[in-house]
Amino acid sequence: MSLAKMKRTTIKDLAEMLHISASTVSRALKDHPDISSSVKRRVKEAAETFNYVPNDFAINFRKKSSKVIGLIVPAISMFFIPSIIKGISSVLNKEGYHFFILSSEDSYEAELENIQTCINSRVDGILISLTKETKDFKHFQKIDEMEIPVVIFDKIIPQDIYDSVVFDNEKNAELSAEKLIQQGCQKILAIFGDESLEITQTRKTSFLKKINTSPEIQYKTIFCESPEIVKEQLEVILEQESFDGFFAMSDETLAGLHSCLIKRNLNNTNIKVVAISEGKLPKYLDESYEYEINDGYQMGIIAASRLLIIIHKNNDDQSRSLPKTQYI
Amino acid sequence: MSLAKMKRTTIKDLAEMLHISASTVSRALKDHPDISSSVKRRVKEAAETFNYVPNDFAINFRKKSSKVIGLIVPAISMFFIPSIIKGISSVLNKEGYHFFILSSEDSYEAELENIQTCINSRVDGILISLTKETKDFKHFQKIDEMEIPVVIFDKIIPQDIYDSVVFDNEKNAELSAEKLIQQGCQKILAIFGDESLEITQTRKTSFLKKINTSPEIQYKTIFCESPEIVKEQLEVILEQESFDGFFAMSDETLAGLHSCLIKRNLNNTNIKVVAISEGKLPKYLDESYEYEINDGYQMGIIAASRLLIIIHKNNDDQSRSLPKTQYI
DNA sequence: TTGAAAGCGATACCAA
DNA sequence: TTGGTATCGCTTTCAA
Repeated sequence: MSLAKMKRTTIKDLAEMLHISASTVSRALKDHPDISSSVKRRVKEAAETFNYVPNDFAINFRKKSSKVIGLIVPAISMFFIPSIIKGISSVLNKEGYHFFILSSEDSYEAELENIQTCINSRVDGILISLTKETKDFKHFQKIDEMEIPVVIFDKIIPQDIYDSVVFDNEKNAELSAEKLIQQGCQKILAIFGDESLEITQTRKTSFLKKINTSPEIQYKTIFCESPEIVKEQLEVILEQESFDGFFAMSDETLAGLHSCLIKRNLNNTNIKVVAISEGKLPKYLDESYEYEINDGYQMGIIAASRLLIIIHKNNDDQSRSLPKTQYI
Repeated sequence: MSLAKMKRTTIKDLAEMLHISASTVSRALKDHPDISSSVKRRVKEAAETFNYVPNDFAINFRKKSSKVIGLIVPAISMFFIPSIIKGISSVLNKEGYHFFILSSEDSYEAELENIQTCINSRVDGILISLTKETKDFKHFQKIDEMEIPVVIFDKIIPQDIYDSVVFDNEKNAELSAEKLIQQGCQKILAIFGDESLEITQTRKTSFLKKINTSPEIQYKTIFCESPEIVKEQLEVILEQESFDGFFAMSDETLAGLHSCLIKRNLNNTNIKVVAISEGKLPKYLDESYEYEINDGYQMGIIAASRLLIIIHKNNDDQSRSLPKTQYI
């Protein structure tokens, strides 16, 4: 028997010791108005003395609620994820919820498994950001059948069945383009993330639309799945061409861009770097970089709050007021 | 009633439908050798058809084990934490364990609360990295009383009661110093983290001991709790003095140092930067930075594995082979 | 090879 | 104001 399984004081133990019933102990412990104050006092003393700790398992089991949320992310990276975790924590912990983190390692298969894991663990809800391989919601079938509340955030595929929270990618990409234009950049390199992601396409479309309003500006676009690939590609490109403006659609692409600029000693020249960022990284890389903020902490807060609303909402509810897809 | 609480198929349901007993269903489901293959087939078919999902809660409740680990960290940052999480995940998920993350927000009070939360949640074990405020183990009393397996990692205070996993800070600091000496640096600025942390003191002592073997080298040391404070302090210092070598004891301090060097256009000069790092960040900042690796992923793996060993070990075990404090 | 029954810890209903 | 009892879903003896 493992150490953790050692016997702990239970309500029944307390009841026997005090020669009263378990029901009375249970009620005394939670200050039920029916119970006399003298009994309450005795019970609480005993609980204290014998290190009574309520067994959340038994409680949740009885109440058929786990107070646990499953957080499924496409990958665990230093970009974005820590902020998301902080945001989600701040909401859930306050409400007595916990959450598991499951990483899909950029694989649809793993995402499916993670969903199954959540179901097996009887989570009360799921917060999920989709992998780049995820193109449909077939694997959400089980979630539907089990009627598990779910909120999709950040990496989504457009639909209006599930509640979603996303950044206003169009706006941020447009504002970024605007900044480069205002700076008078003539030749821009725009670096995007994985081409198969919805957020990439949205940012690309919006960015280019804005750039194209200034026909005199030349630009080039590349798609890179990681900072390392950004570096690889830039090594080649910057050998042949030069640019006076750079756009990075994320912290990841910005990281790759930065190390490349450093290597070629291009920082502190008159080039302009604009990015969409979670907010922390640019300050560490180079304070002269400008960026539009995609606040991961905020998104965590909003996604988690929204999930809790769904969880606590009755079936016969007063129709939802929020749009299925929420932009922040 | 929340959606998540909808009725799910249970073993009893299956038993009634098939006109057999619950025990038989339970055994059939887990391929118990006693059960005839025909019954197994029928049971499994029915389980499939009616979307039977074993209730992990009931199972854990019965077995008195939660299969949940509590991970308590001093703070959730983009440095180190993501790697730790990945390492821990890779070990625990494989073994059917989950974990929740609790952040102590650099506060002893919060750390105490987090420990209590773990106890209430009946975790099977605790992985903890201590806050800078933590100077003793008074708040571990409950852990002791409940006999909950615990492994302390990275941020520790020296003791030999609890199992601990730490980096070989002495070695890494010494190697870093060696690198700067070998490069012929004459004037070094050494940047350390929070002065009250054991890892800071160990790294400082070891670094300086090595540096002092070359009496001709001048050096200055500073202590900074965050990248932002590094930047603040460096702004002042670099205004008055210049250095040809820098040591950063962590990714956090390195981040602050880097942005300062960039701002003052000191990169790509003949200064030398050496750090102790989790391994990812220096590549994004500046590939010319050298570093000793403190591999967070590896530490996560080792700490989690060690915890599982404790959890599964019998009370009457064959005395431990590992030292209480393990260096990696 | 299968079934009946007890029990994990807490709660809530019904009686008293 | 208190006690007795059934119950949540599953596992595990003990019997048959």
